[in-house]
Amino acid sequence: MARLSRQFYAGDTVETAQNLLGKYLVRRLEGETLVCRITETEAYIGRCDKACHAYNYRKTDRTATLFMEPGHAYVYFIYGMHHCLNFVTEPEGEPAAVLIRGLEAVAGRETMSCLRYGKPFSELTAYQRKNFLNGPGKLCKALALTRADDRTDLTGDALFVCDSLADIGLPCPAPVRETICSGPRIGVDYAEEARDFPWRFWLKKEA
DNA sequence: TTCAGGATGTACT
DNA sequence: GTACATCCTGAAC
Repeated sequence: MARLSRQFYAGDTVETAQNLLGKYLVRRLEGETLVCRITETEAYIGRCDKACHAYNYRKTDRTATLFMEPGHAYVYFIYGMHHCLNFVTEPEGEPAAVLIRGLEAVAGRETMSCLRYGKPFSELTAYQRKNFLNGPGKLCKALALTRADDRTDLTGDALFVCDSLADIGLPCPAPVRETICSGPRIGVDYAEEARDFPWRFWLKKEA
């Protein structure tokens, strides 16, 4: 199965956050394959970013994941009830990552709906369908990602990213014209000057 | 449609 | 004890 190599994650975090948009996240769960398109990301860089858990190279049991080789998953627990998925970037020893904030379901939608709401997609309200995977806590619930998945190697089989649906044997949809938008990150108002860094990126369909 | 408020547990001071 | 890279509900408009 073709997938993004460790090299893809090794470069600049802000560039990697943009490069991940439009790629496909693949999650293998008990024999089933869940596939989603990545639509929204944020960059976090410990070297210079007060919003990053590992700002100024602060290393604890939790943040040690960020210092690993690029191409690992950093999954942490927040607000007492949610998990967030990140991909570790930059060379080993540089704590940095891309947070995955938004996805579109491509395959396995029914399973994701049951994981998130405990019922099939057809029984969801319009509001629930519209807000299915548009937040970091939501997509972790739908993909059954928890701290047990922290440090997962993205070059393995359980969780990885690929360029094209053809890489995993699925038909490719017709291309859609989209542009990359950027703006300040969400929920980092405490981070002083770093709160205004335009390190949030998302895809917007052209009219 | 937007908005305020509460739920909840872990990491770190 | 405090803060937190969030989400849901219910009420007002």
